[in-house]
Amino acid sequence: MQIGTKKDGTPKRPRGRPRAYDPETALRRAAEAFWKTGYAGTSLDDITAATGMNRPSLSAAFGDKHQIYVKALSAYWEYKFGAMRRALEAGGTLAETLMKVYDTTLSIYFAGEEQGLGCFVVGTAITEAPGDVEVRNIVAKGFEKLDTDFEARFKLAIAAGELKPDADPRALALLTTATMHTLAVRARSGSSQNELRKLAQKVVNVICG
Amino acid sequence: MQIGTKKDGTPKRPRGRPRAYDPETALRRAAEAFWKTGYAGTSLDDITAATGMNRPSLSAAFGDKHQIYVKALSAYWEYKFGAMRRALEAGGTLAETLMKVYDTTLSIYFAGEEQGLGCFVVGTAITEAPGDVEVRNIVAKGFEKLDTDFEARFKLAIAAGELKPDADPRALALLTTATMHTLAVRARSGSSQNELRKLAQKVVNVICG
DNA sequence: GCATTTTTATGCAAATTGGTACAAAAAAAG
DNA sequence: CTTTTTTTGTACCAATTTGCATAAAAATGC
Repeated sequence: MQIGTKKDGTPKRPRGRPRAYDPETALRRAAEAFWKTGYAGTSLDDITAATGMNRPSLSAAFGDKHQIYVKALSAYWEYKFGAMRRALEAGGTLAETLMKVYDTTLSIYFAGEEQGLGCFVVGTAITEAPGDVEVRNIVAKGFEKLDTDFEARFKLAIAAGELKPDADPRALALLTTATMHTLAVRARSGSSQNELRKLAQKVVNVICG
Repeated sequence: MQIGTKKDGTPKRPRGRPRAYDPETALRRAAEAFWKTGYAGTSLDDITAATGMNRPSLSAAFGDKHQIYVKALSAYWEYKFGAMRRALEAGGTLAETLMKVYDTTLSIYFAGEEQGLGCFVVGTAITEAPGDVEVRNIVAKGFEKLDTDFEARFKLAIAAGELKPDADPRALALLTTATMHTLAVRARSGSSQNELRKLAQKVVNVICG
């Protein structure tokens, strides 16, 4: 049931002054700010500018800076997981599926901009991870999930005869995430989306070739 | 000729008060501080604490915060390039050489510590890259060099019959740097050195298998 | 011993940062 | 219309940050 509606569907406003912002949009804008300049490099002033919210509203909605960041990080993972799941479930040969995975990834890492920002996790959370247990655990859990999901796809490929029976699905999954990591890192250091798509194609050729 | 010595080798002090620090050591300590907490997350106070130098000495020796960072970044690349060159020139089969490359890499990414800090570039420069042209260019140049050096080794392997003649040396080089990137990212997010060594071994098996 | 040169050490000033207090505003409830 | 509830907006505070000014310290040259 949607929040803000009665059982009969009548929209029901809560009691006080209505919010001037949409929480989801605001969190996305905050994430974009972090994405550009990292956790430590983004001030609350930057976030108020990005979201249009003032400081106390931000605090009431998402907590302090660290909590805002953790929420943005978690939301990014969910978004990324969803995109990867759709790419993996779209069907097609192994090579087609892998390219779908990488194209989807690149569309996130570039997001229409000329200067890509890469992966939110690799570009911002990795820097904080050693000194921030919470962030580190969220990051590690996410990598594990991606590894496992890719491994499952490679196992399917082996069962379907798309790969040799003695292929190591875990090894190929780790190579797939490794490629995503290099795409993330290279996008942020100035490589073009086109160049990185060719890189991904080369990797797919090695894995499926 | 070494600075601070006369032609005849007699150590000759310059005129004023002698330095209380060794520039190389100080820069290494500053780099270690950045390595832990990133560029934006490291204050000049942190750096004075890490180096034992006071603010004006730091400024006189290396310039402002950004210049200190760029010097640390460049020094890291030189160090890394040297380590990779030695690993590549140590001889042995392709598989042995690749494992030497990864073991050398991991010894840098962990540096004796339990919690690895990964690669200085991936862990700190990547966050700054989109908003810092100078850093971005240094990072990109370094990646290019590593790609090229690995590619040369794979070409040798093909010529020596260690790989099939139709293998794509560029693709394998990109996979090798991709693996280094994933090692860097995973080290920083809590994976153990042992776990990552196994990952590297799996990659070597795929590449050489 | 004394002047000169270079580095060190203390301290400070302007700006930034993260977080919060408080009153005004905007809505529903009675 | 008044009360109650919730959010907004302004302002502020304490702490931190960066960079620099100035004087003391430590060496050499004469």
